[in-house]
Amino acid sequence: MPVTIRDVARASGVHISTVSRTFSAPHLVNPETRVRVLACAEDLGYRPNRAARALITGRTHNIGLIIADIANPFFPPLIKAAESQARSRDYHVFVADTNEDPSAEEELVHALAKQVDGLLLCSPRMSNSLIEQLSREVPLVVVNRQLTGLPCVLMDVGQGARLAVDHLVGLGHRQIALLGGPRGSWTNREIRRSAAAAARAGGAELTVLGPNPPTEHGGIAQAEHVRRSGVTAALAYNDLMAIGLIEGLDALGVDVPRQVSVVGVDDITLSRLTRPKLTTVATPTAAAGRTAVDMLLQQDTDLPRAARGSGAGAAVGVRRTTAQVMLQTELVIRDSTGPGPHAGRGRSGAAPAGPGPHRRADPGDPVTVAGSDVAS
Amino acid sequence: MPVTIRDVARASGVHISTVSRTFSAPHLVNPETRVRVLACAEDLGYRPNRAARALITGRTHNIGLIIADIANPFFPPLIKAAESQARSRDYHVFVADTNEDPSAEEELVHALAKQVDGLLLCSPRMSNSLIEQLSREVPLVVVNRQLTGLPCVLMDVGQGARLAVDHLVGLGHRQIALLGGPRGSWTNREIRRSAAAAARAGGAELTVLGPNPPTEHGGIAQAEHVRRSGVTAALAYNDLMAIGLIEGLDALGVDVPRQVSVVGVDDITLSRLTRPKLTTVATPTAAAGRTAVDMLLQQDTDLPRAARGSGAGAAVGVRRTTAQVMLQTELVIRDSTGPGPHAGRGRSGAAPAGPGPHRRADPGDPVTVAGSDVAS
DNA sequence: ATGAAAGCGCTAACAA
DNA sequence: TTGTTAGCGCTTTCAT
Repeated sequence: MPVTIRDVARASGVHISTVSRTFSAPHLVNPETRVRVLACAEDLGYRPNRAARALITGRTHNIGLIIADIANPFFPPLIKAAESQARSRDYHVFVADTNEDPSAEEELVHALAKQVDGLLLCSPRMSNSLIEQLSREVPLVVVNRQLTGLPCVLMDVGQGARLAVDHLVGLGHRQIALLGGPRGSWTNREIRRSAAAAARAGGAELTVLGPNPPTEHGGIAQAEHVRRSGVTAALAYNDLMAIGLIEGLDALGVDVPRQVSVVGVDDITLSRLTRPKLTTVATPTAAAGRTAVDMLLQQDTDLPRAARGSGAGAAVGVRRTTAQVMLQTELVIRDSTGPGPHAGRGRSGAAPAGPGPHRRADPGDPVTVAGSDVAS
Repeated sequence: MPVTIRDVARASGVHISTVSRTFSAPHLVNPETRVRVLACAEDLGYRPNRAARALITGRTHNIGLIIADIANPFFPPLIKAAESQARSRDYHVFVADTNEDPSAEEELVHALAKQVDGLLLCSPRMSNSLIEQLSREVPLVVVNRQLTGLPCVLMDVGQGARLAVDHLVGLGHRQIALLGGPRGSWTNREIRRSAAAAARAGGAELTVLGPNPPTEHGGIAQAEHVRRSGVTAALAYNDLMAIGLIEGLDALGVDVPRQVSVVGVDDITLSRLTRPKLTTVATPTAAAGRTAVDMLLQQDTDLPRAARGSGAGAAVGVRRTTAQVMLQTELVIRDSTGPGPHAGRGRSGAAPAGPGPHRRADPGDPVTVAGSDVAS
């Protein structure tokens, strides 16, 4: 039988409430009593039952991570960081994989809601309105999506796309393709907008191809189009797609970077290992995981004790944290980009090969941003 | 305020126990009452509080996954499969990352023990005796480690290593290196034993290099040794190491597979994407995750209701499931292996290039094995 | 500083 | 078939 608070009380000759206090409010108990109780607890191997505790405090000390696809290499570092951060604050984390399915996502959120103090929605696929509705049931932090009035952790892929396009223009490319990601992705929209602006500013033409599935196959499938379109460079929605594109071009006999330069987004581990090594926009996924957990727990701490049980946020007059954090990205220049037809002219934006002087943005240096709405 | 069983009772004009029964023993309640209760529950958005339920039933309907390193690409497919399988049985899963640290592992197991009905230990790093002790506190299933009397899910990497060595011998290699994995890894020991036997049988000499960290760097670091040792082929503990080795050899001007053939183990997604594509022993990680969850929940179901609370297994006379499941592996031949100096002689064990007739072992076809002890 | 008592939301005998 | 009652392990007033 598992040892309960009562066993400890009996062993140390005090009332169970004293034992309880020893753990949840140590300063309220006589130091001598405390050590005695602690000793007995240690002895018996007592661990408070969190379910029982949750029942009365309304705090489970659990959080939930809703992930679009664990097998997508973008997510594991985020999960790892989030889990580690949560644990350091004595929280445990449920991980749930939605398989990129919006309705599975909704179901999961509901199933978990009662068991957690808050949820991290990572690259959610459901509609904004559903998310807003959910946020009334359970504290939420959204990663990679911007919603008015909700705490979000965003990666500045817009900035990244700008750096990427500048890099390509500097190398002498004037015809650039953009391989778009999934419809309705906030990240995708940001990339497109910034890439377009940067291309315009640099006197280059941007051809948007897509939307595409955010996978290797999405990239392979576009290789033929890329070749025919006559572009000399391409920016892909993510690394997986970029790697697929390189593969596809290779199969068509098109050399990367000699004939076409390719840039990805994410800097997944994989990107250092392919041949050629991928030039890419590094997104601070670990920092995002940590930050998101911090924001969630902050929210949790802020809530008045009265508003207990899940769905606490619904209580009248409760101040919500709605900070939106924008994490910086950086361009990592490797071997998949090279000189284009207009090389040597204009200002030398072309970085030298190798791990050149790429923009170094400290991932631990978030920029808080006033939240403004963006549809979907 | 969250809606409780009492709200539903009030709304449908029955006692709370009837509502309770409607959910946990529907057959005991009048169909008409049932639909009414269900309707009210639906209306109010009622969801049973699992913590409260757990408190009395002793079943949390949660399981825990203890993972050595989520960022290691070997694990995500396993996690994904396990989570999906668990959910289909209405279980939620805690994921905890130990960072390959045995003591973190122990701490985590204890922290989680009270909150789960069972734990999956994936490639555990702690000692056998500790695991055995733990298994008395909480139902356990161990993946990638064999212990007497404990349910284990094993991948037959021994068979895989044999296939790999046979393949190399068939290609005409007679001097083969084995890049060992971490000390104390069951997988490592199996690979070494089988590879040695297969080499002996094939008239080849096997040189063991290591132990090495199971990472890309582990492989890079051995490149120089491999070159100097004069072998013409190498089998690595895992794909990451194999990829690192290829990288390292490349840096030394040694061509793979022309001068040295390389084989990995695991068949992580990455391995299809490197150049050259990696020949490797595919381990059925998803099947392992599914199977392990099944075994755990089976155990859970078997336990008599009397033995409630966690640590149920400790009750006297409780029959434990101790089946050990061995999952088949297969050799996937890609581009990192080619003819060796003795090619053309002997029987043509050399498979043709391409996705040839490699051994097809159905991952859904486990072989149950009588458990026999293996230290560490 | 400690004890007594109530009760979190739910299930499980037992009665009716 | 339904209601009554007790209580899972814990925290938290309220007394003392």
